[in-house]
Amino acid sequence: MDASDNPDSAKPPARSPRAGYRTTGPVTLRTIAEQAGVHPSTVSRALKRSAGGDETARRIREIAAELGYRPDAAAASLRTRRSGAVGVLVHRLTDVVQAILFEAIEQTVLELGYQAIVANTYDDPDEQQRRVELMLARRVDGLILADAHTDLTYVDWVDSLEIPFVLVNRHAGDYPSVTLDDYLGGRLAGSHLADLGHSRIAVLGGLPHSSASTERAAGCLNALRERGIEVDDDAVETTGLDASTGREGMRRILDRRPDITAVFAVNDFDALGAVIALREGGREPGADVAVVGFNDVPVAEAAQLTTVRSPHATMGSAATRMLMDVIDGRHVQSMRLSPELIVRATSCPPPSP
Amino acid sequence: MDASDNPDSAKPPARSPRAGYRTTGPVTLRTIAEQAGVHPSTVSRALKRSAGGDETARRIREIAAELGYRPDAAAASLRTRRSGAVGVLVHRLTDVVQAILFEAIEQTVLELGYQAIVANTYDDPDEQQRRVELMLARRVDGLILADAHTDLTYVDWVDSLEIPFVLVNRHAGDYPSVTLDDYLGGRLAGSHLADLGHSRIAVLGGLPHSSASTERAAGCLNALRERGIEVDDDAVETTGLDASTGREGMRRILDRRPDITAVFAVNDFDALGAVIALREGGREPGADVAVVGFNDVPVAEAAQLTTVRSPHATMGSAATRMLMDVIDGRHVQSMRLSPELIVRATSCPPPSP
DNA sequence: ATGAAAGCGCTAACAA
DNA sequence: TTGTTAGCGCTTTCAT
Repeated sequence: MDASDNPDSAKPPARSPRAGYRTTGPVTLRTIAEQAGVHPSTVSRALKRSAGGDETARRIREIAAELGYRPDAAAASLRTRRSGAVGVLVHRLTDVVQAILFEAIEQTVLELGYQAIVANTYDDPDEQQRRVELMLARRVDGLILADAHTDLTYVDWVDSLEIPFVLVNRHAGDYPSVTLDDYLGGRLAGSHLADLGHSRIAVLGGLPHSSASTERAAGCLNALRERGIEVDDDAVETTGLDASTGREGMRRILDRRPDITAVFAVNDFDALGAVIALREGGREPGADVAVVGFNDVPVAEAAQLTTVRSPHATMGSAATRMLMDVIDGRHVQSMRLSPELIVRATSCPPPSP
Repeated sequence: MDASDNPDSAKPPARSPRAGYRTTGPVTLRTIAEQAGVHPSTVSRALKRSAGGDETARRIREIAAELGYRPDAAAASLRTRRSGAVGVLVHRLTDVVQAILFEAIEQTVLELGYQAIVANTYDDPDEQQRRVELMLARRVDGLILADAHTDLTYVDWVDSLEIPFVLVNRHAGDYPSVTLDDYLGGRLAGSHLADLGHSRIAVLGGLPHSSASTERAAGCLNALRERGIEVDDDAVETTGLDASTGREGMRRILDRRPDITAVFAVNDFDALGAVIALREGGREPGADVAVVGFNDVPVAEAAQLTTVRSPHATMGSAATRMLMDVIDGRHVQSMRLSPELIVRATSCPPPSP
């Protein structure tokens, strides 16, 4: 583990001759062609189909491997007009939901022989534009936007660029998208709380520009209304995506409405923040107050949080395949996946008076 | 929000003539040169220095903007042998620490006129190699590895590639790195628990191949030993990076050692998992049992978790600058940043017998 | 099946 | 300052 057995480790990177065939400089098709005594174009063809072929092809591939040949993506891209890369724009990767989405997208994209390039836009329109421009400069073959706003300025602009793209996680307009049925998810949460017998319910509503947030809240509110339960405006707060905003929002609601017996947060981190604020206020979630979150992020199970599960990995890979269809000019149709209610220990009936 | 006011939104991407100068096909330097009546190389030069210049340069930039010119990064890269991209390899982005690091790296890299490309390797050697190879195919100008293993196979191999690289978050061998002084951080945690009066302490030790995990645990153990406090092997568990592994590890320790009065976890999510396991075991963290985590991730404050703060954003941007130094052939020296103990509500003395 | 030749868009000599 | 020329490494006609 000490570096003393590795005396070269501190040396700065420097060009130096290597063993084997290699003499100097980078290995290109021409290098291989010279070694093999054939034309570069023959090497190109032999390397294209990675298996099979005749005697010559096999020899060429052997030499290429021996020399440590690495195809130059830039050169290929320049020639073919395809970069083999797709751009992914997310709100921000410190939001674990976006990170899960990206991991799924990356994996699917790799399976299909592409590479994924991700950019954080922080939901800021200037940053969205800047990052899309950079993606275009890299000549990505398509774009997956996880950061669409319900306001169409952004997505309409991307559409005008005439680059293939799909939306994921949030929908906007009727551009092709893969999303959860967030409205239904909100309904599941609202119905669950109503079934438990609650009637004084608080809502932590998330980001106003995100279809995911607004539809979850709307679904919950409508499901409650159908049961004759009204959620007053002073029991609703908009929040961000982390526990601190959820905690603060919950505190404000508790100040105004100490009588509430249940909370629905449109994402799990806000729900965890609410759990903390409730404990600070002397109430035990799952005993005195019911809490329902949304997403079923990894920490939710450990926290025993009732939540609405969203199949983020499935969404990511479905969006990737949909993008490939758009790239290939096939017809695509937006998908809405189904949410699932996961009941855990933070569910409880209202305390008996 | 409905698409009826946006009848074009559903149409598949298709080449179509646009307004203004543009006639057909993509806009290249030649297109602009023809419009301006100059040679393409003149356009290239005029566009390079984005401000100032004479009359001609100004006119050229105007035309470029009007035509919506987007430089082709692949073509420039092919010519200059520099891609303007740096590769970032992380354990996985769903680990919020890695996501924070990447956000900082991305931002710094953008300020310096580069673009960042990130890859999840899941700490798997095969994946590490595969993703580095893909980075090389993209001809990245340098690599930032956040997923180094203490076993040197991986980093030695990267070194043999003769591409500039630095390590961040974990160090290995004596390759240039920006890390926290994890050992000292562990000592802070251990000393804190000893100061509170604890002597029966459990440790959740993280990933064995990560210098960050092992040194944090070692620092804690050594600080305790110096005070005459031994941590028995049956009070130690290795864990992953999320709350569920922390919860399980804590449960196993509680089964064997119900007498422990304090826990140190080498990362906050394991600590949160421990908090949950303790509550399930009928003990209140911060009252019956002290819990100390590590990293000070965003949720830690909301959870009132005592922890050791690591300046991840600073680490990310320092590593980026260090990489630039390596790329430019300047001498660099590894950095170790200082941890800071953040005392919150999960700190408490042992219960009086 | 292989070779020859051209060219993707850009930049960096060099020349004027 | 501007134009000329050449070429980065690759793919893809076309001809053999």
